[in-house]
Amino acid sequence: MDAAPPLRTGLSQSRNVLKVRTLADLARLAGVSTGTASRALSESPLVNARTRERIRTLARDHGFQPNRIASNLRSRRTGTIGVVIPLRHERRQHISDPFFMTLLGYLADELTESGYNLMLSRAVPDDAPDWLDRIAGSGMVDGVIVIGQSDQFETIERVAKDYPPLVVWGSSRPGQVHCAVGTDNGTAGRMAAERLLAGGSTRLAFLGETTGMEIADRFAGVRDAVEHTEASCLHLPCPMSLDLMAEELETRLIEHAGWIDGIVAASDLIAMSALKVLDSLGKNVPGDVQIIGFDDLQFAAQTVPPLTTIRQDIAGSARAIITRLKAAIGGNSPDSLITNPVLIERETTR
Amino acid sequence: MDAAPPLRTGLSQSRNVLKVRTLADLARLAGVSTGTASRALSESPLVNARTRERIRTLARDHGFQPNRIASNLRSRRTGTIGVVIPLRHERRQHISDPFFMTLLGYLADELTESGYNLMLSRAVPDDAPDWLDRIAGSGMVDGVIVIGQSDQFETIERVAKDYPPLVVWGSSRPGQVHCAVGTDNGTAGRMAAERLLAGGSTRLAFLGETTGMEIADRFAGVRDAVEHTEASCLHLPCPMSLDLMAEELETRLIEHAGWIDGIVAASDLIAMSALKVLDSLGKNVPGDVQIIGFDDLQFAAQTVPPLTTIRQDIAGSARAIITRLKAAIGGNSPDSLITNPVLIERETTR
DNA sequence: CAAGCTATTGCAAAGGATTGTTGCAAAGGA
DNA sequence: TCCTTTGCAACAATCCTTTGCAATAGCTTG
Repeated sequence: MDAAPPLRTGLSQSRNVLKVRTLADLARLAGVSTGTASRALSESPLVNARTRERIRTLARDHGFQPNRIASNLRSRRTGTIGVVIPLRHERRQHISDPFFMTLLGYLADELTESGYNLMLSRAVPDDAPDWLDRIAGSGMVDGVIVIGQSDQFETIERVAKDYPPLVVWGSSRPGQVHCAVGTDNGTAGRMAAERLLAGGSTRLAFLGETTGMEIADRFAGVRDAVEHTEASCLHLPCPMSLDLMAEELETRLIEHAGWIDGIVAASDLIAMSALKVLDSLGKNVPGDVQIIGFDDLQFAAQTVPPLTTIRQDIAGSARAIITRLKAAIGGNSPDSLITNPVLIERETTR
Repeated sequence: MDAAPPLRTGLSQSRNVLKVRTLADLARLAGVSTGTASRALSESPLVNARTRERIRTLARDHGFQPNRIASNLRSRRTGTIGVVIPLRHERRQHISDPFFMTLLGYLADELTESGYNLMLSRAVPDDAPDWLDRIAGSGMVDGVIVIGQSDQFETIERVAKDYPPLVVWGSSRPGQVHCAVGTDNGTAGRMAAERLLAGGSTRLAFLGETTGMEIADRFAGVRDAVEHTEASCLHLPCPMSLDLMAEELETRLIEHAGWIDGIVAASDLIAMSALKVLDSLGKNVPGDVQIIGFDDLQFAAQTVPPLTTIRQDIAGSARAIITRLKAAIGGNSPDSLITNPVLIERETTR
């Protein structure tokens, strides 16, 4: 009689620890239904505390985790936020820009704290005009953050019209549909220029490419400040990405170095490069030329001499973005935010 | 008889463009089954070319995209790679370290080109010992990349044992299970120290925290090089993250500045800060003190003076990581890769 | 003209979890 | 004692695609 154990037992107990792959396995093991197991794992008060603990212990012991994909499908929530950086193709840019990376870091921190995952996408709008639709409509994310409008304002507006959970790092235009968080770049540019003028510079140069809205606004601010003075301002376009920037900047700067006595750089990185070129030309900073950078990234305080710059509150902006995104996911329509830039005085101005 | 059209027609055509949300909607519209619609959208040769085009046009016109979550569930592939950065809690570190960010940028580029999404996670092992199990076992990713072993070698080994699609940026130990791609940090440290010795320095300092394996290896290399010479080497621990590093570094460096005549920094960022502190102390670089950095990040060429540093081939490593990960996903067991560091001579050595 | 192919398409079963509804007991109240 | 609450679980219906297999139709060939 005890020679042959029942077949079922033989199978299911053939290994002491049999692999628990699905909720159904776990439920069977615990002698409950999958529904109960599911609720137990999600701390639902609908299941008895003792049952719940028993199931959770079982899950832990077997290293079971419910399949998140199936969970996402059923609950129609993914707990994931998409972060997209639109890049320009012709420049073969990649996403290593330190400002973006810093912002991304803070976003990742904030999202993690809120229990969200972060799906990073690098979009090249020139190659795929539907770059944003693709990520918004995929069902893979609960919301989308776009870092930098670049020249994609129209696309973003179009998508935002019927995809609410979308927040953008960048400029706001009156009447725009999408929610944006960004610095008042016009004012920022003006502040920088005015500081240079105050320090006695009259022959300014703006270093940076004005294709994206943000930088264009900064440049406009600079022109504004110079407008009714006897000073003048030169525009030296140069890419944001360091590997391309370095030599282009060097060439252009050397060409105009005799004339320039004040520089507004579109980013701290550009300012840092300018600092180095001027040093190699034997120019004294801030004696011969003043420089103001942009962003106040961490390394701005570590250059020689330490960089005067216009600070954007990156950490605060990241928080603001997440707050707004959560509101939007919750069905609200958050307002855009325009933060005030702050001039950080260090030693490249006099 | 023709007075009342069939109810069905009345409903389904009540709006000319009715929203196509699911494959079933699309199929109904096209008059085919969902299976066929699915195959049409995925370019299956099993469906007639004309039918396929008709369905695809319909999908395009209605802005339809198949739900990726459902697709993932059914096909058991997500097309997503998880990238995890283990952080140390006590330091309240965040992921803005420029080396990580640069590597992340390249990984994002490579993954995008391969049609993968990138899910970024910031893990704090001190808070959650199952940080890696959680992401590997969630079913949300087809593979995992860990950036930096930190002090989590054991955990990584444990998970790698039954989760093959895992590649790590970091050191390799003989006999380890997991596939790692990284620089030969020992040799790198030795190279740096030898260069300083060759330049006439004898009182070296190593700047950086040696908690993580990678940095510890570099330091070991430095000690190695110094071992049989009359030179000696001091260890000044300082955090990697710039906001914490700056003042700690300043304090320690000022304290020992009289003695030190050569510095190996654990990162370019540390080297840059050291450069600034030494400048403020009136020390000449490389005259009084030589400095060698680590990584050769882009900004290393833009410091004043430009930084001599040990290059790690970040772009190449990113490619190597992805290649290996794809191999692992394909069922192979890729070998680890140890790349050779290269000394980049600039102007902080003599 | 029947039989056999081939090219398409439809059918229906996964894939694994969530959740509204229903059912059953035990407990409490009249 | 009977009826109403409560508390706990089970049931079964989704969520939306993918995909193996069956079925059909149209052609070719003997």
